[in-house]
Order: sequence, then C-alpha cells, then structure tokens
Amino acid sequence: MAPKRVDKDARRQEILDAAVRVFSRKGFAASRIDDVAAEAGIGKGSVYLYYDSRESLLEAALAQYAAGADALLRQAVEGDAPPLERLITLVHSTIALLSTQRDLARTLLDLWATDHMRPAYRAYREAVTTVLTQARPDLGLAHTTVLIGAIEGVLLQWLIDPDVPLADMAGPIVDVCVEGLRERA
Amino acid sequence: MAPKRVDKDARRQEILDAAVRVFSRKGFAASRIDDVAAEAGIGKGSVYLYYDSRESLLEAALAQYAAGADALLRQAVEGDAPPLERLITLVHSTIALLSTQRDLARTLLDLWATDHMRPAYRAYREAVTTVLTQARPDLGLAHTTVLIGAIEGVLLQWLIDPDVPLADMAGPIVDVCVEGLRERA
Amino acid sequence: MAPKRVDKDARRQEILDAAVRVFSRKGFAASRIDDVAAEAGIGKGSVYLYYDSRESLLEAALAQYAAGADALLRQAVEGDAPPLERLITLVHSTIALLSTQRDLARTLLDLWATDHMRPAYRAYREAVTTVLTQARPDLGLAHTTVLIGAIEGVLLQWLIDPDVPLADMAGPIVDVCVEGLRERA
Amino acid sequence: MAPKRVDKDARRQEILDAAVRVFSRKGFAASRIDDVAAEAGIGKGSVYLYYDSRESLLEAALAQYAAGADALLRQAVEGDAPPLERLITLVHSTIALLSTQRDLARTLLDLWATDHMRPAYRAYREAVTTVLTQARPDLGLAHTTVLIGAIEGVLLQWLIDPDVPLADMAGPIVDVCVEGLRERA
DNA sequence: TATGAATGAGATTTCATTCAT
DNA sequence: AATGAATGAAATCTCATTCAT
Repeated sequence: MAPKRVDKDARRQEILDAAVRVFSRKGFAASRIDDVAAEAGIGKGSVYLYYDSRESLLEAALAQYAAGADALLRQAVEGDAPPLERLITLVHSTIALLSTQRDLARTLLDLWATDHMRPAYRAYREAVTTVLTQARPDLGLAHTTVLIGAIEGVLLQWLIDPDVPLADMAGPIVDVCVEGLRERA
Repeated sequence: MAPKRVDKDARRQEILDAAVRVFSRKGFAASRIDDVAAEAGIGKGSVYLYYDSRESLLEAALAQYAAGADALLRQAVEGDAPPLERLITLVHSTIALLSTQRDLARTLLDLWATDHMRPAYRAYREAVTTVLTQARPDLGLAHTTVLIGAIEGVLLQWLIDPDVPLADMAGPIVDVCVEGLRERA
Repeated sequence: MAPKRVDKDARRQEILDAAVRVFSRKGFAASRIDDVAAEAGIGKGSVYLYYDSRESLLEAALAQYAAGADALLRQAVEGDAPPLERLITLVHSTIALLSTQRDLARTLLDLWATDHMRPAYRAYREAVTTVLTQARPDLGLAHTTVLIGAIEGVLLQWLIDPDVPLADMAGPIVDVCVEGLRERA
Repeated sequence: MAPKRVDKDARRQEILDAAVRVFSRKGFAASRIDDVAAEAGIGKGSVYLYYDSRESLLEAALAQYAAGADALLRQAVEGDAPPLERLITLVHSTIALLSTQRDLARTLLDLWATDHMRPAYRAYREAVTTVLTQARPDLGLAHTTVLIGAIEGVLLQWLIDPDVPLADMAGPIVDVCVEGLRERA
C-alpha cells in the first residue's frame, strides 16, 4: 500500500512539473492539456486521474510556490536575528528560491495580475513591511514599497532576459535599498 | 457625407479604449470580442469594421503605449539637461504616464512575459542604461537593473493594489535609488 | 418620366454586368455584395435599390442568358430551313452566343450542378432532340446525348483554358457529330 | 490498444465518403461541417480529428479521385495494345470509373471552374491527346477537343439527369467520335 | 490504472441585409 | 436616390472534459 502511495504522489508531482514547464514556455492561457500530457509523457486522459481540471493544475503550482515562500516569510518575521539581518536574509533567500525555479517564476508572473496571486502577494508584502518596520520604525510604507518593488522588478527583468544575473542581484538590491538606508541612520 | 455617429478615427479609439478596459479587468487571454463590443456599446461584428482580429486590438493597445513611452525615452536620452536630471525626469514621467492609464498598464503587465513586450521593454532598459551611464559612468549594469526594477516593481504593486500611491512613488524611488547614489559620489 | 426609366434600367444592367464579371472571376459562392458594388463603382447599399438580394442577382443573370438562348432554340425548332441545317445553325449560334459572353458562361457553369440550371438545361436538350429527330428519325437518344455533350464539353474546356478556340470549334463538332452522320446516311 | 470503434483509416474514409455525399447533394460551397458530421453520424468536433479543415476534406476528395484517374491514364498512355484500342479502353474505363461514383463526380463538377481542378484536368487532356495522336497522327487538336468534350459533356448530362444512361454511353461516343474517324481513314 | 477518440459548448470571424443620414 | 456603418445570424474551428475499452 505504501509504495503504491509513493508512486501516485511521484506521478502527481511529475505531472505538475511538466505543467509548470509548459506554462512557463507558453503562458497558462495558451497551455493545453495535450501539451502537459505530452510533456509528462503520458496520455491526455491520465492527467485527469491526478488533477480535476486544468485550473487545478494551476492552483497546485501556486500552492507549491506558496509553501516554499511561506517558510521564508515565517523565518523572516519570527526569527531571532536582528530585524535588519532577517530582512537581508529574506531578500537573499527569496531571490535564491525563485532563481532555481525559473519556470515556476514565469508562471507566477503570468498570473500576477489575476486574483489567483492576491493572497500570496499580500502575505509577502505584509511580512516585508513587518520586518522593515521592526528594523526601522521611522521609515514609512513608501520605503517598503520601493524595496519590494526592487526585488520584484529585478525578478521581472530576469524572467524576460535570462542573461540578467538574478542570483547575483540580491547584493546590489541590499546595497541600494537596505544598506543605503542603514548608512543614513 | 456626414458620418452616421462619430468619425471613424474617434470610433476606432472608442473601441480600443473599451478593449483596454476589458483586457484590464479580465486579462487579454480571458477577454472575448463580445465583451469588448458590449463595453463599447456596439454589435460584435462592428468591432471587425475597425480591427482585423482580436489580436490586432492587442497590438493597437501596445502601439498606443509605445508611442507615448517613446517620446519620454527620447527626451531622456537626447535632452539638454544634465543626465541626472533627465533620469529623474524620466522616472517621474514614466510613472505619470502609467498612473493615468491604469487599464493600459494592467494590459501591459498581462503581456509582460510574452514576446509582444520584448521590443518596448528592451528600448526602455537601453534608454535608462544610457542615461544612467552618462550620469554616473562609474556605476555598472547592476545599478541600472535595480533602478529599473524599483520602477517596475512599484508599478506592479499598484496594479495589484490600487491603494498603492503610484503617483507619489517617484519621489521615494529617486530618493533611494538615484539621490542616494548622488550623495555617495 | 421616360428618361428616368431609362436611367434606372441602364443602372440595373450595369450592376448585373458587374455582378456577372465578379461571379465569373470568383464563382458565385465566393462573390460578395461588396465585390459587386465595387465592380459597379457604387455603394453597397445601392445594389439593394435594384436587386432584392444576392440571390436575385444570380437569377437575373440566368434569366438574361435564358432569354438569348430561348431565341436560338425557337429558331431551331420552328424555322423553315431543312432540319439538318437548322441543327447546324443551332450549334454554331449557341457557341457564338457563349463565346462572346465568357463571364456569363463561367457563371452558368458554376451553377450547372444546381437546381437553378435545371429548366434552361431541359429546354436546350429538348430542342436539340426535337430537331435531330426531325432530321434523322432513325437516330436515337444516344446520338443526341453525344452531340449535346460535345457542345457542352467543348465549352467546358474553353472555360477552363481560354486558349481553346471556342469560336472555331463549331465546325469540328459539326464535322464529327453531325456531318459524319450525314455521310453515313 | 484496440481501437474504440473502427481503426483510424477506416474512420477517415467514412468521413470522407460522408463529405462527398454531402458535397454532391448541396455543392461544396453550401456544405457545412455540421452536415458532414451528421451524415457521418459523429460529432462536429470529431471531423477535425481526421481533417484539418473543411478545405482539406475537399482536397482529400480530389486526391482520391486523382489516384483512380491516374491509373487509367497511365494504362492508356503506356499500354501495349494498339493506340486506338487503348483510346477506346480509356473512354470506357473513365466512364466506368465515374458512373460508379456519382457523388464524387458531382463534387468534381462543382469544382470544375475552380483552380482546384486545373492539374487533374490538364493531365487528362494531355493523356487523351497523346493517345489520339499515336492512333491518328493526321488528326489535330480540334478532334481531341471534340472527343474530350463528348465524354465530359455526356457526364455533365448524367450528373444533372440521372436517367441519362451513362454506363451505356461509352459505345455511342466511341462510335461517333472514334470509330467514325477510323472508317474515314 | 491508462488511454485517446469522441464530444459539444463556446470562441472567432464573415457578410447579407438594414437603415439613419 | 445613394451611402456605408452597423448588425447579428451563422459558419469554422478549438479544446477541456468524458468514458468505453
């Protein structure tokens, strides 16, 4: 029974990975169930043995990302290190998380303007705001917005142009948007 | 001789505006020609008197934005003012341009990850890079990327949450990403 | 009043001629009212001042041909000359009629397999049969069919390939299908 | 592994046969995909599993005819029998081919004046010309045209009026257009 | 469990016809 | 009388989902 379960879960994940690759290449709107099945190397009908609908594949992709992101956010908000350090860590780890999952990141971007992303996005904004406020109670929402913007905007550039060295950008972002702030203090 | 209701150019623009509003609400992929026609208050077939296809509505929206953006970029690159001032002006005017056209901006975002946006996006990046290099030859690509990222990232937040005061964000962006740089020099 | 009437009739005929040219070029099925109006150099709506519908343009074209053909058939059936001579005249004049109206002939062919052509076609077959029977009571339906076939088949070839010298084909047809018969008698 | 109902090739042929029947009844221009699907007893979308478009159904019908006709033409041109005999055989077998496929023949006629038929038609004319020239080098293009015309014209009559005994017409055509020629030699 | 043929709702697009000017 | 913008019914084609095997 147990091995059976492992197989099913593994197959479920294979299909999800295939779906995310397809979504990344063509965008969710242009991605067909046929494409996902072909990418996963299975029959089209089999996709429906693991996911209820095309839409549910999308939800599973978002949920998978949210799970990873959630851990980072919790660490940042609840950690023991000084707030500024936790903030820097969050920037680094967020970028690290995304830079290893380019297909997923592209899929997220494809949905950024839809209601699907609303919750994940809100959580992220709130966590950064919380930590930045802990670190610098004197700074306002505007600075949070700029910092978050810098992270997302750099991500955006990398998604369009893979030559943008995303993994190396955490440093400059911190230099400009966070360390710069520290210096002035 | 006299046009039945409005002249053709005006009607063309009405339809495009309606389309952009629909694209903004539902995303391009989920927008139907019926929706656009209903939004414009005309029959479905009439849309095709002014645009060849659904796709061409999209292209017209992009072209309209590109025309506005192009003027800003040219001013920034070719203007007489000192480079740093031109850069600041570009940030302010880009945000001013977009903040008055929220629906169009959302449509652009909906397409950000597609090939459609590639050219406009590249032009923008190159212009900012050019001016920033004029202003601060010592700074590298990484700083350009952060600055562009901050602008786009702030835009992104405003698109998802209209309460983000986009029109007021040019100042903080400049403070953090540009003025900060000046001080250090 | 009279000149007004003449104008209307002339315009009606202009439109019909334009329609036949368009039908000839594109086939009736692919011909649009817009095409006809453009060919006639008038507005699309004006076509409807002279013809009730697209279909009625087609009927008018057929009626016009039928009127010309009818005269030929009557001459052949009712004329005073010897039957064989009347038959030869019919072959010559039918081909003469069609060879000066290639556009109309193409339009007819486009409709050959439709119910529209049934009556005109039946009248033609009956007339030829009548005259051939008068000329050669000993010959059967099969010979009529071959003769009619030869005429139509030659026409067909000319419609597809304008280089076929239709106007010169009446002679050979008569030689083979009619004179050949006479010789044997 | 086992096909659900019939194997794909058989289903493809069923659909084509249904399409040809519909084309025959209504003409290609007036034939709807729904009609074809209904005639084949399947759903509308299923037609598209086997043919890319409405147009491709037409092309398949033409290709199917062309394949059969091609065999006849090759036999006539390359056979060992005396030329005149091969010509007579060609007339007989062409009519035999068409008389067993009335629906297909009507479809062909529906397209006679279109570019689709140009190649098949040209091949046919060339083959007849070749063989007739072998048989009677003294006869010119005009006689070929009359012979081809007689065949096609008889076919035409049968298509409009099924009572015309097409299968019995090869004899009279040969008598008039071919044997008649022999006698004179 | 796995498959892919079959389906039909729904989308895009065309165009004959109408009618306000 | 003449126009051509506007319309919407009807056609083609797509594809998520189902289900017989």
